[in-house]
Amino acid sequence: MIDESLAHLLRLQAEICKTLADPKRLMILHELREGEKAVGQLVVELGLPQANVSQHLAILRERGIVTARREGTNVYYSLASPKIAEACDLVREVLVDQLAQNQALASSLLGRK
Amino acid sequence: MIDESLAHLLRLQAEICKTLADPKRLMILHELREGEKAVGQLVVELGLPQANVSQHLAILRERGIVTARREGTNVYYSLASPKIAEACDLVREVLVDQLAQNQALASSLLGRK
DNA sequence: TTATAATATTAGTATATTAGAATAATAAGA
DNA sequence: TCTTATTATTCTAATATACTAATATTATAA
Repeated sequence: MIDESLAHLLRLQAEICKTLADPKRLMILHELREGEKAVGQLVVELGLPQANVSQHLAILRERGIVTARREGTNVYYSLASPKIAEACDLVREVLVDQLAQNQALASSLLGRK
Repeated sequence: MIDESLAHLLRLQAEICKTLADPKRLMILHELREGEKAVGQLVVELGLPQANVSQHLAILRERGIVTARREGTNVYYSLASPKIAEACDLVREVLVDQLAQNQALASSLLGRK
């Protein structure tokens, strides 16, 4: 049984997951793990159109995943919380485990040890 | 800079996040933390149409988030890995932190201590 | 002010995701 | 085999998302 308050929490939780559910946003977060970066820097490093990077940053900002700081004409973005990175790491672990299992399965089907 | 192999990993990682990015699927995972459950059990506990529960289970299954075991006419689902639950917990922590911050902000704007 | 650099937003289009209804498939029992 | 219980799949309509191109905003400098 799931009461309304838990359901509400799960809806918000889904929002956060949705925000993390895009390869380009994950790339941005990956870059920001090295420290705060300006939009232009991200544009160069990711090789994406500026408008597109700004759009994704806006989504990350609205959901509170990153924070923005203006300095002159530059806007520097950084991770709002180290837990974001940790969560990404854990999802990555799940992924790596899956890949390892698939690998093992493939090997056994091919008769390798 | 992000090379192609990292980009590939991030695409897969986004897939997993996408799978976790739906309130109903999170409800299902929440229920499965108590142990394996049959589809009909989930249908009753979540109060959702059976077809819809099956659809979401199919998505979770395809992405390797849950595993299925048939016993007679029943199919029992369970979490594929405990790390899934951990990842959900961490995302939930991020959420709770955000809510706490908003709360603090609101209080300070209202002049409370 | 005008010009320039950096970033953000909007509009339009294409694609993807979700839910509901109907139906199919699978397994067990009469 | 026919029926019933349980679960899965397909199709469709509604909604949401992401991308590109164009334009707007913000801040600095000439």
